[in-house]
Amino acid sequence: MIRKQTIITTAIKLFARQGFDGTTTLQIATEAGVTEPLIYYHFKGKDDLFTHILGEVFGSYFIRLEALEGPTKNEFEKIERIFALHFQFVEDMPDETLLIVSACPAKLRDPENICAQNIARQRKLLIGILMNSLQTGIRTGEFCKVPTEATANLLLGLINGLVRQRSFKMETLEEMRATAVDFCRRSLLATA
Amino acid sequence: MIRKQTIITTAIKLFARQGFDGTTTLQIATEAGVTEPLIYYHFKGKDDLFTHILGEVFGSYFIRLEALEGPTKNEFEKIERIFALHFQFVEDMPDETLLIVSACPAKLRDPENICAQNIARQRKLLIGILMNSLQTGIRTGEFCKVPTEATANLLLGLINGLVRQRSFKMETLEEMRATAVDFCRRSLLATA
Amino acid sequence: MIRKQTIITTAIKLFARQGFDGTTTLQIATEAGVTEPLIYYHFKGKDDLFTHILGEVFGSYFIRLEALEGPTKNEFEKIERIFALHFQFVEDMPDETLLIVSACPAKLRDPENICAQNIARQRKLLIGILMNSLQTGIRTGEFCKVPTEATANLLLGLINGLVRQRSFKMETLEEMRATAVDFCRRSLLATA
Amino acid sequence: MIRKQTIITTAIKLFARQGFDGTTTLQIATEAGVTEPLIYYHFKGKDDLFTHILGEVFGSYFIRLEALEGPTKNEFEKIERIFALHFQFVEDMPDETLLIVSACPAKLRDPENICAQNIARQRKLLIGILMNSLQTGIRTGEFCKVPTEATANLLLGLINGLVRQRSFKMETLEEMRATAVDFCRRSLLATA
DNA sequence: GATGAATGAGTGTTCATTCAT
DNA sequence: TATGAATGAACACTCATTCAT
Repeated sequence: MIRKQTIITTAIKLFARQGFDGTTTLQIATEAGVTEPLIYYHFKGKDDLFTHILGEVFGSYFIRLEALEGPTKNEFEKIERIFALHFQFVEDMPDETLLIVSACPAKLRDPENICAQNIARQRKLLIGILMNSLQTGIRTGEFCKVPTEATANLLLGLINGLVRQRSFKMETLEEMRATAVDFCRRSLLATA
Repeated sequence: MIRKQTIITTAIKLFARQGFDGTTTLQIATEAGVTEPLIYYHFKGKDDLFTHILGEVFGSYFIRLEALEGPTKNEFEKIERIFALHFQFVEDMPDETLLIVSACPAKLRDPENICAQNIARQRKLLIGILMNSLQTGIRTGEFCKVPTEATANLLLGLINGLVRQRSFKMETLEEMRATAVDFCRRSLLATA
Repeated sequence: MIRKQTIITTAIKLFARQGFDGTTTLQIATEAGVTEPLIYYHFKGKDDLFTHILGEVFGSYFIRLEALEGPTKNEFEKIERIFALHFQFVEDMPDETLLIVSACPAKLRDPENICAQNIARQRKLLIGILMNSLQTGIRTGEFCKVPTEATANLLLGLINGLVRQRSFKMETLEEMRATAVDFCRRSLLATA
Repeated sequence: MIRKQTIITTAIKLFARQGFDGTTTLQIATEAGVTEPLIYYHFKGKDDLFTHILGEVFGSYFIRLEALEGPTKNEFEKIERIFALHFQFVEDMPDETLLIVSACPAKLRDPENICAQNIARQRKLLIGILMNSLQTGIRTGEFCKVPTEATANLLLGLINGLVRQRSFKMETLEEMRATAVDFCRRSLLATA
């Protein structure tokens, strides 16, 4: 049972760095110190292994995302929290993050597939939270008047872009996070 | 000779949508309406085809980047131009863009390789321009005091994130561009 | 112990319908509601399971065959009894019958093997009985003059052919049996 | 192109002797003196190779069957011709015959499949011819009154049984054929 | 008796690539 | 230029079998 976890961990690392198609089951097995058939004992196949991993990763991601709810003293704090969450996620699990921000392999991209659904759900959830915050903030006068949908997309793009940079080579995360939050604050806040 | 171009065009589309490892030479040949050996007549192999494509794409990308130089009435206009350039690039060649913002296939990731070098060069160039602008702008009082390197990275991340969103599904580019530029303007400009 | 029998019964069904090579131990185990290693607890391996089954089936077959001996009012009745026996066998155990009339899997076809030996013994026994009957019948004037060996082979072929048809889809066995017996009677009997 | 035929010939031999599941593509390739991928260059896969072969074999079989039509001086001659045809087929192509009288591999047994369809067609055709002959013969008084359907099935079973025996080990075919025809003649003819 | 975990040896299949023409 | 035929190497996956428990 401990070896199943080793397979998963190894697969995450390899899928993240080489992509699904660039990773072979033999490579996963060898690097995990097991034999290939063991992968097939625990999973139906390479696709299933990938799907399982993406499910787990998105699972812990969504848990964090839901834990975000709760009262804040203003709307910007909500946005700040989303930044914090993603930077924390990259720091905690850099390889897993890459899987989340990467596209599914072509063969798993059909909308019926759970992988594609997870990715769609993530996007929808984030856009929902962001738009909600922006609308409320604009109404209360906390934010200056910005186009909500486009700005929500922009913030999402910014998060993805940063997270992606981060996954490749680890720099000083904290400075990056602070800079990004300040950047957005100056841009959004209506300084009377 | 026209068929060589067909091979290239087809390969760009497939590499962009399915990745390097997820695309087979047979698929490229079939979709291009030629036979596989013809690919090997025009290119040394699959790697060479990919390298050639990335070279071409980065070529036209760098041409645009160099065309950016020239006097501007202020520093923010330089930044604005960079946004415009990338949004235009996505619009003109959506598939090519994906190749630029995507990671190289694992096997071509070694720093000696021209693919990795192109990507590194792109990053260095953009960061260079951005940092230069930011420093000048801060010195002249056009921009408020921001950490230059982190902000340059942030802007690069934002551009990559947006461009990546754009490549997946085409929305109203113009609104997105305007929103992004305004967002950055508010954030950077020192409105005394 | 009851589970050993379940394994056997399931294996008979699957071997009969899919052949030895087309049946996996996992399939047998699953369909029998046990786990694979249990098969290996009760049998040395897949070959042994098959051999065991063929032994059992031929066992009960040979018992019936031996029970055939005994006085009859004429020679044709002996032949009639052989038909009856085989039709009864199909009716009682359709799957087992298929195993008997089918060829051994390639790997068990070597003449030293008990499977091949059983099949050879069956053939020899039946041919023996049939030739004996034919010779006696011809001598006594009950049968018309037919080449005994060829006719014995013919009758054996007929039986095998019918039994094989029967195993695939169950039709009205009784009519078939009667028709076959009448057919042979008309052909063999010397009607003065 | 000559090697494609070698593959086919080798595959026929091996499929006939070891069954579909008992034969590996590697074995076919090795025995045919080619490499495995060549099989996949000429055929979509193992299934396709088998299907192709069965199609070809049934093709030449059906051609002979259709060539059977034509005037005969009586109905029994028609039946005699069917016997002759099958004995000739075994003699000409013993391996191919085994494929025809054997059941499809389990995976190709679904009624939509062309293999299963060929086998069903063969059976239907033969039963059709035989029943037709029997009915006509009975009406004209050539044959004694036998149940037509059951007798047609019986004759089919006899043919299959003999052909099957023949494919395994070659004995004196001619004697067998003559014996079978005589056997049936005595049984069917109404000797007033 | 019974099983979960594990594997060596293969199985069908695909891939990038080559070569004679 | 272009291709039909061919292949070495690898790939995802399965199989019969084992072993510690």
